[in-house]
Amino acid sequence: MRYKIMGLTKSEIFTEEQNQLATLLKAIAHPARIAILQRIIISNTCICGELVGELGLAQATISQHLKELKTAKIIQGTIEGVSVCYCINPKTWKILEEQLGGFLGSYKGETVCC
Amino acid sequence: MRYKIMGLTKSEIFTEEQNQLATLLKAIAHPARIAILQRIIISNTCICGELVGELGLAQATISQHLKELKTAKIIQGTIEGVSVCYCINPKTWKILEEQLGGFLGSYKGETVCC
DNA sequence: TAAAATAATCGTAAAATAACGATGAATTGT
DNA sequence: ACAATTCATCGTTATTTTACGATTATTTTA
Repeated sequence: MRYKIMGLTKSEIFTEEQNQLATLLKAIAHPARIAILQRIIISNTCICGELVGELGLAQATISQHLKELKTAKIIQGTIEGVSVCYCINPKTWKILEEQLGGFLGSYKGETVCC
Repeated sequence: MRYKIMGLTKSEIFTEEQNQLATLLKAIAHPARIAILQRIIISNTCICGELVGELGLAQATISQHLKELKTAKIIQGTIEGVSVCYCINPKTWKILEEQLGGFLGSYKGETVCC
């Protein structure tokens, strides 16, 4: 029996830029991941264990959030002995700033209708 | 029998700003909704039916995306006869620009680690 | 008043997301 | 070598998201 494709984003009908921006935003669009990124930016270094103490989430959950940010290339990490150091991926951050800046800036607030 | 709360974002452990920004980003973080917003910005007016022809999605799907954008107060709409006119909500757009600008701008790209 | 047009809503299905306990792998210290 | 530490991964569960057909509500137009 053939099934319909439901619950699946039809990314093939959108532009590369639309898909890329959506993917990046999706990766950031969670309070825990925003908190994690803020923490990384402030300390300019970050160990998973510290976050477990600071945020009120289980270690497995935080590790999962970090993985998502890493998959989206928003952060990058290297192993430092027994712990792992994560930091912002400058390239992706720049792409995000540019893409988002262009998108948000395209609205000039003329408010002709409504 | 008592169930554990799973698959539910624990928004109570985050700040108001973190939750607000996450909610706004989530509403935008879909290629269809990005496309819809771009279309609204360009024409500075927008009728659902036109989008149905332009994007390759069903009318019900687009109506649902529009509803999400409206719920997040990113767009606002008024009934114009038989069709509906949606446009950007300037206030929310401004909040988004400010919050996001502050967030993205807080990273200066020093890259000490990794 | 009836037909057409248009968008919202309902119901449903499939997939993704968020969370956590348990377990596993790797490294450091003893 | 063995224990402790630390993070990743697995398995599971509940909820949310994405999509669409069908139906409904409303408003024009004929």
